[in-house]
Amino acid sequence: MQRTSFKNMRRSLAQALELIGDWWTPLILRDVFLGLHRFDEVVENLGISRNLLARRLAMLATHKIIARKVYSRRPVRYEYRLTAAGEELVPILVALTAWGDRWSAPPGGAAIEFVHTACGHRFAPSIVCSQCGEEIDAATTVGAARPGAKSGPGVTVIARKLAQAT
Amino acid sequence: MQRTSFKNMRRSLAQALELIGDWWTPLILRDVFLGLHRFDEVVENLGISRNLLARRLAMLATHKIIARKVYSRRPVRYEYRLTAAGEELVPILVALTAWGDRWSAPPGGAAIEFVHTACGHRFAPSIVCSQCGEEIDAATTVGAARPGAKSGPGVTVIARKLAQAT
DNA sequence: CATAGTCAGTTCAATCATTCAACTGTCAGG
DNA sequence: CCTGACAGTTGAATGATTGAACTGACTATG
Repeated sequence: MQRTSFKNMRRSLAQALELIGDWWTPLILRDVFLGLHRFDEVVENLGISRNLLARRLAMLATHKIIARKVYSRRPVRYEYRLTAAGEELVPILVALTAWGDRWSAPPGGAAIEFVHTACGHRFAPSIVCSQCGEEIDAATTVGAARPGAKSGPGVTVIARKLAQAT
Repeated sequence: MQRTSFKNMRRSLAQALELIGDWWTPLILRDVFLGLHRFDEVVENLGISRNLLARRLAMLATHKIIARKVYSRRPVRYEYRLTAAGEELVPILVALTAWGDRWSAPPGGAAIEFVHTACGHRFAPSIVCSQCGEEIDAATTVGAARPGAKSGPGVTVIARKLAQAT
């Protein structure tokens, strides 16, 4: 990767995007979550080229977002499952899917619905504040530079902006 | 774009990823949300190349995720703001940021925190079921092919899988 | 035993996207 | 007149992605 590395920028969004910030990775994770655990199943379902899938799976495995397990010796065959980190990504993918539905639904609507088995209902995901439980949105949310954070290349511009606003 | 088009696959996640499924777009949206409304501010903050930013902004504008507004004639100058669709993406970006923090926090922790001004607290985003209000996770969530949906190229494999499970 | 098929990849050429740096054009202020 | 801000555009070099063919270890069928 020749892309600008964000390793020293101490920005969590960029960190997340280094792992799942491309076209295929979220789709792969969704497929694994939905029950497609084998290489060829994912290839067939997504139409991704095999070399790219191999690379993505290797990358996701080294970052422990998915786990690679032997399900057969003779011949050696692997299957893929979500780890804890991968599973915590699922609600986000669900939310993204809902957003895609809402703002660019294809004719006929979504192909997949999500069911919350805990309560038995089909549901829409909503993202709430852990403190008060209310939905968060752009109007009631403010980003702020963390007090302790050293200002890297990127933090400066935002910090300056926020200083002006004060 | 020579990428496999998902236009006919009636999948909402793929739809969403066509719009924000790349490296820079989420970062651009975050910057616009955080108060960086001008071209050069974003360039400086992200280190993105100018031609790419121009293309991304044009694309986001045509899909009405951001709006391009004239803030000065003579010379003509534009600024960028989130539309309703863009603002509904913000909670998802916040959730992604939190995930990045949790699973691959850079040394020193996050550079940015989010504050919910409605209740005044710093918060962690949590994604809950719209029906019962409980947090959703991979264990209690099931994806299902929508009854009415025509099976496109991709739906088949998952549908087959789910049929086996029944 | 031979043949076909499954599975999880690897290899490679062609094509596409991204980076980096330099450039354009309009205007304001000194 | 000169400098600088601003919002881009242009183009060569580099990198990533696609698509198709191939490998290698096995299993199931006739």
